[in-house]
Amino acid sequence: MSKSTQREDHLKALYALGAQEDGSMAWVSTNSMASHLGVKPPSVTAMVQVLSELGWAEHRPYHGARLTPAGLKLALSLVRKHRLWETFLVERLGFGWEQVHDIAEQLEHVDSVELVERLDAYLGHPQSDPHGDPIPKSDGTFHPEGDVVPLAELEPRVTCRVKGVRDGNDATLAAMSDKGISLGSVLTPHDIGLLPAPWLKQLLVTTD
Amino acid sequence: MSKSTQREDHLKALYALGAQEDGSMAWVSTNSMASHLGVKPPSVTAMVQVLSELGWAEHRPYHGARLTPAGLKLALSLVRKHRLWETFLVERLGFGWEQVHDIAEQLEHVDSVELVERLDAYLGHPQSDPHGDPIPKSDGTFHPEGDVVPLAELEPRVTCRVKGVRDGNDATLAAMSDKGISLGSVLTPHDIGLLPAPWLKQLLVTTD
DNA sequence: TTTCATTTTTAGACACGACTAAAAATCCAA
DNA sequence: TTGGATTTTTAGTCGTGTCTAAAAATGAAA
Repeated sequence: MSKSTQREDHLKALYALGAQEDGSMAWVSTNSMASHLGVKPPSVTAMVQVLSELGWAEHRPYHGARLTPAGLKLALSLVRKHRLWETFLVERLGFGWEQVHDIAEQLEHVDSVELVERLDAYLGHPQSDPHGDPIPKSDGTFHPEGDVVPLAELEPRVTCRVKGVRDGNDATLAAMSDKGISLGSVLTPHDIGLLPAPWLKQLLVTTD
Repeated sequence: MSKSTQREDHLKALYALGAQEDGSMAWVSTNSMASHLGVKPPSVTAMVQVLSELGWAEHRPYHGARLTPAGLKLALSLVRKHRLWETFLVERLGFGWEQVHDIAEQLEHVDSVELVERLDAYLGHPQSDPHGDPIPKSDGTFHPEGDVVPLAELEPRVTCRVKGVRDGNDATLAAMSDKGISLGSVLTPHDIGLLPAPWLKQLLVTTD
């Protein structure tokens, strides 16, 4: 039950490094967790053993650690809180997206279910955060993927996220990459105005 | 520099128990701090010695502790954060005033000067929190006292508006809430006649 | 299969902040 | 002024979470 900040940070690392496309959890090495968290490997071993005793992770010595379903649920609630706070900081307080991570890192450890639910409602139940990452619902599931459409078909002045490129040759892809556009990139209305016209038909985006 | 939650809590206790009407700080006993914070006296002694080494408090053994000017400045910034967050929780997220203390207690430890300043601006630079307590400005001074007065000091037979509650415990706040009294409630002379006598001193009101 | 580099865990120590029990200082009443 | 009750501090321990150094397990190459 008790969820000190460090325990929570290790849960989040386990999620960040082990989450698979299909929603399952992969084994995560002690070393990768240590470098992700900025601590030494023995510290990770110790903490993973604690999480294991709490039933939030399984630990196979010398092989790695993996979230249990219970641990996954906790990790997702942390991700939810983090992304809701980031959304608040950007949309309501006017922070730039690059500024908000560290602050959200602190806010996400505030413990109040009602606070999270009220914040979610206050923000209009957003489906993704300012980086374009999806916000888990309170039950731990994600909103269904939105429709993927060519950028050209979007209403004007909305923010979207790149899901793919149609008919892209190497040169085009390199040029896009050069402008910082890649899979998952978030495009603001301002960004979109700066794009070469042909790309509008090629870039496949979603607004969720 | 490093300001762990516990150090911050002891600073706040030193302020809460030692602040004088004229803005100076009184000596605070180890025992009163301990009961205020819910820890044992030896823990307070140890922490006060740390604060003393950091230059935030002075400690006269067997006599008590007192905030230094530097410690007072830190304590006021904590009070500022606490009251701004309480205002946010009530005015924006729709919490009841009796619900917000514990959450604000956590939020006040988030460390970001820019966050506080943006929150202050977002809330319209409020001068007092939902309990009617004044919010220190970022330089540690207070807004000049407005026309908010205890209900008991009002001339008879006027209508007024509730601005806050002084010294309200959870039970009192809940009871008020139960009678339909909340921030912004308008009280007519008829309403006032029906109130329990102790509330007259607690309810902070304005007539404009 | 054996050896050696790499990864991970164990062992032991330390900082922080809480606690209990005991000693020291203070205060008040006789 | 002195003695006892009260308050406060010191001494010593414990839990959490970090670290370094050393031991153990793994895995890949000879």
